[in-house]
Amino acid sequence: MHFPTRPCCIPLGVTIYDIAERAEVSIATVSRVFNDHPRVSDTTRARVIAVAEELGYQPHVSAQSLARRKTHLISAVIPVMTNYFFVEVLRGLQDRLAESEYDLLVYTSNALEDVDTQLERALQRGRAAGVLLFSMPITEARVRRVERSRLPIVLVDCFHPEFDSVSVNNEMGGYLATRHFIDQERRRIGMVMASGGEPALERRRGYERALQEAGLSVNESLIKAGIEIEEHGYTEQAGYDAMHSLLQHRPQPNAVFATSDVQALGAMRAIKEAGLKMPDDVAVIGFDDIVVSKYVGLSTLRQPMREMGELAVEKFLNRLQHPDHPVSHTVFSPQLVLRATSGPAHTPPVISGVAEEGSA
Amino acid sequence: MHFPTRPCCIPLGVTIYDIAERAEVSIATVSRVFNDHPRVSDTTRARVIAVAEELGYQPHVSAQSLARRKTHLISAVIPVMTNYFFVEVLRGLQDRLAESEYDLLVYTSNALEDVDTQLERALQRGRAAGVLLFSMPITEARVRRVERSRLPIVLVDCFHPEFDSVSVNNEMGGYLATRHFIDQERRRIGMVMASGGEPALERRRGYERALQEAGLSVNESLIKAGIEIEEHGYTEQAGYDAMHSLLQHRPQPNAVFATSDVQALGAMRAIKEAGLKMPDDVAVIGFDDIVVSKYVGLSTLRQPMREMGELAVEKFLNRLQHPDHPVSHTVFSPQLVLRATSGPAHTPPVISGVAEEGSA
DNA sequence: GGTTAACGTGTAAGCGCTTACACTTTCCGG
DNA sequence: CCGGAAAGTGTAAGCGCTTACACGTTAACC
Repeated sequence: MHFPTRPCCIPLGVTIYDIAERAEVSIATVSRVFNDHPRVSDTTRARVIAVAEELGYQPHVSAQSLARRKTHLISAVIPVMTNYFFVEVLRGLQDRLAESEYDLLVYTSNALEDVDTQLERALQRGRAAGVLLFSMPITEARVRRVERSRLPIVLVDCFHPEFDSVSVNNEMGGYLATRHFIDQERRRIGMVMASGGEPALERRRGYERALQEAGLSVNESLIKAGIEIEEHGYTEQAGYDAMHSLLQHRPQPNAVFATSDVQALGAMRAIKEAGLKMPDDVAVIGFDDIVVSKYVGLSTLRQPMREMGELAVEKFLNRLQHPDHPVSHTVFSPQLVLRATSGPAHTPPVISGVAEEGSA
Repeated sequence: MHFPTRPCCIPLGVTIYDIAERAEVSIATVSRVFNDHPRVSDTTRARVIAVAEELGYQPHVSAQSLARRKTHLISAVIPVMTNYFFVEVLRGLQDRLAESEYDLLVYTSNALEDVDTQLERALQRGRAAGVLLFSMPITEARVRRVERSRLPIVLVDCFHPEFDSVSVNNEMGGYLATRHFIDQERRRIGMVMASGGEPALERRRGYERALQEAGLSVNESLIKAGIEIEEHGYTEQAGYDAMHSLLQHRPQPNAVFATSDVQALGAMRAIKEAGLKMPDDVAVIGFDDIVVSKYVGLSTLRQPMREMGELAVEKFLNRLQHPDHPVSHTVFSPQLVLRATSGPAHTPPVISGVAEEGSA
């Protein structure tokens, strides 16, 4: 038999050539052993494995990717990881991913305009086996870009008919929040809007539906967005600004639904500064159920973030298996979590009023 | 001239062969164009680029990795991404990474025992150009494993003399917190400890140094760790448990330093439940400055998380350039942030006492 | 005992790219 | 007008792995 000679010069890592030589077999056989190919005799297999262990062999993933024409990477494109939302979803992703053979590439951008740059990187040819897109307006340009890559795509917290998606029923969230206010006999219900994005608009539609259903008219001047544009208005400051201007309105609103908890936090600050009491003077409900919310007693709509992450991976893996299955959309229902800011029936915040007691 | 023939069968993506053919040059020339090789005539270069654009060519990253013997990936191994800490550091990483050509692979584990599994994946041969290890005890076994990979390593929030690292001065944090209590004339200072990990021990050493410096004795029964072991004791419940048992002590402590904000939050819950007032009856200082802390008025030690992330990448890139430079350790000083829970001199919490006012 | 089939293994041609080396032109200075 | 350097390009040998195909061997059957 002719022994394979290692082609390279510097042995930067053990290769199948090294193993082949030591085990006195061909590289094909070594490869077969590691690919669980059935046609390898038990003795050979054992010998190869022993040598591999001895030499501390590890397959070279790039070479494998190239030869097999597939990678074991999956990219997640996340615009503005401000939100606790993403961390939770990420945990869900990892939980499911850990069981699979896929590793996670994370592409975050702090400014919205970088999203497409990151998307571009995520879609590099030969890089990932699929892409998860988070909370991102799916423009036509992006659809085209993504389709050109021919990779499986899963949308999380956003929607497009052509792609698998998992999201939350935003309209329902807006409806539930507003409906709750109405049930409390509140009639002057305002809204702190984000400045952009489909989810915010959907939440607003739910808000409007609840009003109309109750025979209340939608008052445009009770719907305010902060000026902050950088992060689509999902910031504490934007919430503060919006609430501040909302409080100028007469008659003053006695309830306000914010498109996110972060904004709601800002709104709460504005309300406090105005010397008003929550929830008596004005009740607040946010969206997301970030960690802070529990501690400050903010009522909100909780999204099953972790589950969303797991399901996203699940859908991706399914898509790999069945490229031709019809596209599926899963919509989770948000859950209304009532705490201190939303009126009489509430659960007390875990930690409350430190300052009042402390500095009193 | 002999035209290169495309070796493959199904053209799943445009390759340099396609471009070479259309532009009537060899694949070597095409490659040179994309590698900014100087010895290509301007006309040829222009023609190749035009064709590439027309065909929508994108280099295949796996093939590049293999041929160049280097990847543009860097892994981050993060045990238990509970903490807001990681999110912030991650943003720092991304900020710096975005300017570089490196992409980020994230390996998280929810349970501590999975860390080594994740480490193993992060170190796969040919996968990443380097690894960032977060808040992880650097055992001898890990050192060996990591050295075997011959990859540049940067430690974040942990330490080992042999590797570049960026961390925070934990001892100093413990000292500053305790010293602050002492300056307030508090004498019965307890500590809510995490159940494991070097950082926690360092923070404790600072606590002890401050006590000794003030002529106070270290009382073991004033140092308590919750029983929770799963996440090294960095949980709200562990903090609650520890504080609960601390409050049984007589004389009752009138100040407590917690090894993390999450634990401090639990401690605050225990204090409230015991009907005690903060900071009058008992003052609290945590560690980390997570987002919640600002909102509940928790005094704490802030770590410059974002900066740590950026610096970690910086060190990694430097190490790539200069593999033989001496190892460098950067230790940031934590900053004492005084809020409501730590006594008279405090900044009021942003939002306070919703429940007290609302449900009163 | 001869024909098949199954089995075990090796050879070699890829995957898509980089790059050392060689070759041909062109351009100078002497 | 010639020799040599510089410029521009092509050829081919990798990177480390997979896998189709081919080639013995041995087992199995009538």
